[in-house]
Amino acid sequence: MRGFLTFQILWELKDEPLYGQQIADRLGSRRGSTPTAGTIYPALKELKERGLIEGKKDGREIVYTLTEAGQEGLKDAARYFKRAFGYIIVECDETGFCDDSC
Amino acid sequence: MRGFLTFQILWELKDEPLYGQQIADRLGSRRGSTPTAGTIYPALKELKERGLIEGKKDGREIVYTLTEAGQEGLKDAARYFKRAFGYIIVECDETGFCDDSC
DNA sequence: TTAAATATATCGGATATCCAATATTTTACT
DNA sequence: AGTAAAATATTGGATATCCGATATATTTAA
Repeated sequence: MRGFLTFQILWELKDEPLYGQQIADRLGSRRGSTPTAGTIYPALKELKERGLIEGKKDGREIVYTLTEAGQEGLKDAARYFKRAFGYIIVECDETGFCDDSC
Repeated sequence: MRGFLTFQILWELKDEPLYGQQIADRLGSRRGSTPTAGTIYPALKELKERGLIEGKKDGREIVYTLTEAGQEGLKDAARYFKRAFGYIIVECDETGFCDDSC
Protein backbone atom coordinates (compact mmCIF):
# COMPACT_ATOMS: atom_id res chain seq x y z
CA MET A 1 0.00 0.00 0.00
CA ARG A 2 1.41 3.30 -0.91
CA GLY A 3 -0.50 6.17 0.57
CA PHE A 4 -2.99 6.54 3.31
CA LEU A 5 -5.64 7.81 0.96
CA THR A 6 -6.03 4.61 -0.99
CA PHE A 7 -5.79 2.60 2.19
CA GLN A 8 -8.55 4.62 3.77
CA ILE A 9 -10.72 4.27 0.68
CA LEU A 10 -10.41 0.51 0.84
CA TRP A 11 -11.22 0.62 4.50
CA GLU A 12 -14.41 2.59 3.91
CA LEU A 13 -15.46 -0.01 1.36
CA LYS A 14 -14.82 -2.85 3.76
CA ASP A 15 -18.38 -3.20 4.96
CA GLU A 16 -20.52 -1.55 2.33
CA PRO A 17 -20.40 -0.41 -1.29
CA LEU A 18 -20.07 3.32 -1.78
CA TYR A 19 -19.79 5.67 -4.70
CA GLY A 20 -17.15 8.31 -5.19
CA GLN A 21 -18.71 11.26 -3.52
CA GLN A 22 -19.82 9.20 -0.57
CA ILE A 23 -16.27 8.03 -0.07
CA ALA A 24 -14.98 11.56 -0.31
CA ASP A 25 -17.53 12.76 2.23
CA ARG A 26 -16.68 10.04 4.69
CA LEU A 27 -12.99 10.71 4.47
CA GLY A 28 -13.84 14.35 4.91
CA SER A 29 -15.66 13.70 8.13
CA ARG A 30 -12.67 11.78 9.41
CA ARG A 31 -9.95 14.07 8.25
CA GLY A 32 -11.59 17.42 8.61
CA SER A 33 -11.30 18.36 4.97
CA THR A 34 -12.93 16.56 2.10
CA PRO A 35 -10.74 15.28 -0.73
CA THR A 36 -11.61 17.03 -3.97
CA ALA A 37 -12.67 15.40 -7.21
CA GLY A 38 -9.15 15.73 -8.52
CA THR A 39 -7.97 13.64 -5.60
CA ILE A 40 -10.62 11.01 -5.18
CA TYR A 41 -11.24 9.95 -8.76
CA PRO A 42 -7.63 9.33 -9.73
CA ALA A 43 -7.28 7.32 -6.55
CA LEU A 44 -10.33 5.24 -7.43
CA LYS A 45 -9.03 4.77 -10.92
CA GLU A 46 -5.72 3.50 -9.63
CA LEU A 47 -7.40 1.08 -7.25
CA LYS A 48 -9.54 -0.20 -10.08
CA GLU A 49 -6.57 -0.65 -12.37
CA ARG A 50 -4.82 -2.59 -9.63
CA GLY A 51 -7.84 -4.83 -9.39
CA LEU A 52 -8.61 -3.97 -5.79
CA ILE A 53 -12.04 -2.49 -6.37
CA GLU A 54 -14.67 -2.73 -9.06
CA GLY A 55 -17.29 -0.21 -10.00
CA LYS A 56 -20.84 -0.81 -11.04
CA LYS A 57 -22.78 1.92 -12.67
CA ASP A 58 -25.98 2.79 -10.86
CA GLY A 59 -27.74 5.76 -12.34
CA ARG A 60 -25.33 8.64 -12.41
CA GLU A 61 -23.24 7.07 -9.69
CA ILE A 62 -20.60 4.38 -9.80
CA VAL A 63 -20.82 2.14 -6.80
CA TYR A 64 -17.55 0.55 -5.77
CA THR A 65 -17.00 -2.69 -3.96
CA LEU A 66 -13.86 -4.51 -2.89
CA THR A 67 -12.74 -7.35 -5.08
CA GLU A 68 -11.31 -10.53 -3.63
CA ALA A 69 -7.85 -9.08 -4.15
CA GLY A 70 -8.99 -5.85 -2.58
CA GLN A 71 -10.04 -7.60 0.60
CA GLU A 72 -6.70 -9.35 0.79
CA GLY A 73 -4.84 -6.14 0.04
CA LEU A 74 -6.81 -4.30 2.66
CA LYS A 75 -6.04 -6.95 5.21
CA ASP A 76 -2.33 -6.75 4.51
CA ALA A 77 -2.38 -2.97 4.61
CA ALA A 78 -4.36 -2.91 7.83
CA ARG A 79 -1.92 -5.25 9.51
CA TYR A 80 0.96 -3.10 8.44
CA PHE A 81 -0.82 0.04 9.51
CA LYS A 82 -1.59 -1.37 12.91
CA ARG A 83 1.92 -2.58 13.47
CA ALA A 84 3.51 0.65 12.27
CA PHE A 85 1.18 3.17 13.88
CA GLY A 86 -1.17 1.35 16.21
CA TYR A 87 1.05 1.90 19.20
CA ILE A 88 0.52 5.63 18.85
CA ILE A 89 -3.25 5.29 19.12
CA VAL A 90 -2.94 2.87 22.02
CA GLU A 91 -0.56 5.12 23.87
CA CYS A 92 -2.76 8.11 23.18
CA ASP A 93 -5.66 6.35 24.84
CA GLU A 94 -3.72 4.89 27.72
CA THR A 95 -1.90 8.04 28.69
CA GLY A 96 -4.59 10.54 27.79
CA PHE A 97 -2.06 12.32 25.62
CA CYS A 98 -4.60 12.93 22.89
CA ASP A 99 -7.35 14.23 25.13
CA ASP A 100 -8.16 17.65 23.86
CA SER A 101 -9.33 19.06 27.12
CA CYS A 102 -7.63 22.09 28.61
CA MET B 1 1.94 18.20 10.42
CA ARG B 2 2.64 17.14 6.92
CA GLY B 3 3.91 13.63 6.68
CA PHE B 4 3.83 10.67 8.94
CA LEU B 5 7.58 10.50 9.14
CA THR B 6 8.03 13.77 10.97
CA PHE B 7 5.05 13.01 13.14
CA GLN B 8 6.49 9.67 14.11
CA ILE B 9 9.87 11.22 14.83
CA LEU B 10 8.27 13.66 17.24
CA TRP B 11 6.38 10.83 18.82
CA GLU B 12 9.54 8.85 19.43
CA LEU B 13 11.06 11.88 21.12
CA LYS B 14 8.05 12.35 23.35
CA ASP B 15 9.45 10.51 26.35
CA GLU B 16 13.18 10.46 25.84
CA PRO B 17 15.93 12.18 23.89
CA LEU B 18 17.34 10.21 20.99
CA TYR B 19 19.93 10.74 18.31
CA GLY B 20 19.41 10.29 14.62
CA GLN B 21 20.34 6.68 14.16
CA GLN B 22 18.37 5.66 17.20
CA ILE B 23 15.30 7.33 15.78
CA ALA B 24 15.82 5.64 12.44
CA ASP B 25 16.20 2.25 14.10
CA ARG B 26 13.05 2.68 16.14
CA LEU B 27 11.01 3.67 13.15
CA GLY B 28 12.53 0.71 11.37
CA SER B 29 11.34 -1.68 14.02
CA ARG B 30 7.85 -0.24 13.72
CA ARG B 31 7.64 0.00 9.98
CA GLY B 32 9.65 -3.00 8.96
CA SER B 33 12.19 -1.02 6.99
CA THR B 34 14.58 1.51 8.41
CA PRO B 35 14.61 5.01 6.95
CA THR B 36 17.96 5.74 5.36
CA ALA B 37 20.29 8.59 6.20
CA GLY B 38 18.96 10.51 3.20
CA THR B 39 15.52 10.33 4.74
CA ILE B 40 16.08 10.83 8.42
CA TYR B 41 18.52 13.70 8.45
CA PRO B 42 16.62 16.01 6.14
CA ALA B 43 13.54 15.30 8.26
CA LEU B 44 15.41 16.18 11.44
CA LYS B 45 16.75 19.29 9.80
CA GLU B 46 13.27 20.41 8.86
CA LEU B 47 11.94 19.79 12.35
CA LYS B 48 14.82 21.77 13.78
CA GLU B 49 14.24 24.65 11.38
CA ARG B 50 10.60 24.69 12.36
CA GLY B 51 11.65 24.92 15.97
CA LEU B 52 10.03 21.68 17.03
CA ILE B 53 13.18 19.90 18.15
CA GLU B 54 16.62 20.92 19.23
CA GLY B 55 19.83 19.01 18.97
CA LYS B 56 22.70 18.85 21.42
CA LYS B 57 26.00 17.49 20.34
CA ASP B 58 27.21 14.58 22.42
CA GLY B 59 30.38 13.01 21.14
CA ARG B 60 29.78 11.98 17.58
CA GLU B 61 26.04 11.95 18.10
CA ILE B 62 23.46 14.70 18.14
CA VAL B 63 20.82 14.08 20.72
CA TYR B 64 17.45 15.58 19.95
CA THR B 65 14.75 16.66 22.32
CA LEU B 66 11.34 18.21 21.79
CA THR B 67 11.08 21.93 22.29
CA GLU B 68 8.09 23.52 23.92
CA ALA B 69 6.66 24.16 20.46
CA GLY B 70 7.46 20.60 19.52
CA GLN B 71 5.40 19.24 22.37
CA GLU B 72 2.48 21.41 21.37
CA GLY B 73 2.85 20.48 17.72
CA LEU B 74 3.02 16.82 18.60
CA LYS B 75 -0.11 17.10 20.66
CA ASP B 76 -2.00 18.72 17.82
CA ALA B 77 -0.74 16.20 15.33
CA ALA B 78 -1.58 13.28 17.61
CA ARG B 79 -5.12 14.53 18.06
CA TYR B 80 -5.56 14.85 14.35
CA PHE B 81 -4.03 11.47 13.75
CA LYS B 82 -6.28 9.83 16.26
CA ARG B 83 -9.39 11.47 14.90
CA ALA B 84 -8.52 10.71 11.28
CA PHE B 85 -7.18 7.17 11.65
CA GLY B 86 -7.86 5.96 15.17
CA TYR B 87 -11.14 4.36 14.21
CA ILE B 88 -9.25 1.98 11.96
CA ILE B 89 -7.09 0.71 14.80
CA VAL B 90 -10.08 0.45 17.10
CA GLU B 91 -12.10 -1.46 14.56
CA CYS B 92 -9.14 -3.71 13.82
CA ASP B 93 -8.99 -4.68 17.46
CA GLU B 94 -12.69 -5.00 18.02
CA THR B 95 -13.43 -7.09 14.96
CA GLY B 96 -10.20 -9.05 14.80
CA PHE B 97 -9.77 -7.86 11.26
CA CYS B 98 -6.06 -7.30 11.71
CA ASP B 99 -5.31 -10.61 13.37
CA ASP B 100 -2.69 -12.25 11.24
CA SER B 101 -3.54 -15.80 12.10
CA CYS B 102 -4.25 -18.30 9.35
C1' DT C 1 48.94 6.78 14.04
C1' DT C 2 46.64 4.66 10.59
C1' DA C 3 42.34 2.10 9.56
C1' DA C 4 37.75 0.84 10.23
C1' DA C 5 33.41 1.96 12.02
C1' DT C 6 29.80 5.08 13.26
C1' DA C 7 27.09 9.22 12.84
C1' DT C 8 25.87 13.10 10.42
C1' DA C 9 25.08 15.80 6.19
C1' DT C 10 23.73 17.04 1.43
C1' DC C 11 22.38 16.63 -3.35
C1' DG C 12 19.84 14.88 -7.34
C1' DG C 13 16.19 12.58 -8.86
C1' DA C 14 12.27 9.41 -9.07
C1' DT C 15 7.86 8.88 -7.43
C1' DA C 16 3.74 10.06 -4.79
C1' DT C 17 0.35 13.15 -3.31
C1' DC C 18 -3.13 16.32 -3.85
C1' DC C 19 -5.50 20.29 -5.60
C1' DA C 20 -7.50 23.82 -8.96
C1' DA C 21 -9.47 24.17 -13.17
C1' DT C 22 -12.03 22.34 -16.64
C1' DA C 23 -15.00 19.19 -19.07
C1' DT C 24 -18.41 15.54 -19.76
C1' DT C 25 -22.21 12.72 -18.53
C1' DT C 26 -26.39 11.76 -16.29
C1' DT C 27 -30.38 12.84 -13.59
C1' DA C 28 -34.03 15.91 -11.75
C1' DC C 29 -37.10 19.50 -12.29
C1' DT C 30 -39.85 22.77 -14.70
C1' DA D 1 -37.33 20.18 -24.39
C1' DG D 2 -34.47 23.04 -21.58
C1' DT D 3 -32.00 24.11 -17.43
C1' DA D 4 -29.84 23.28 -13.10
C1' DA D 5 -27.61 20.11 -10.21
C1' DA D 6 -24.85 16.12 -9.14
C1' DA D 7 -21.38 12.76 -10.16
C1' DT D 8 -17.58 11.47 -12.69
C1' DA D 9 -13.31 12.31 -15.26
C1' DT D 10 -8.85 14.37 -16.74
C1' DT D 11 -4.98 17.39 -17.01
C1' DG D 12 -1.30 20.34 -15.30
C1' DG D 13 1.32 21.64 -11.79
C1' DA D 14 3.01 22.51 -7.07
C1' DT D 15 4.69 20.29 -3.24
C1' DA D 16 6.05 16.33 -0.43
C1' DT D 17 8.36 12.17 0.25
C1' DC D 18 12.07 9.25 0.26
C1' DC D 19 16.09 6.92 -1.42
C1' DG D 20 20.86 6.20 -3.52
C1' DA D 21 25.15 8.08 -3.83
C1' DT D 22 28.50 10.68 -1.97
C1' DA D 23 31.00 13.27 1.41
C1' DT D 24 32.62 14.82 6.02
C1' DA D 25 33.54 14.40 10.89
C1' DT D 26 34.29 11.82 15.02
C1' DT D 27 35.41 7.84 17.66
C1' DT D 28 37.28 3.33 18.39
C1' DA D 29 40.56 -0.21 17.61
C1' DA D 30 44.59 -2.20 15.82
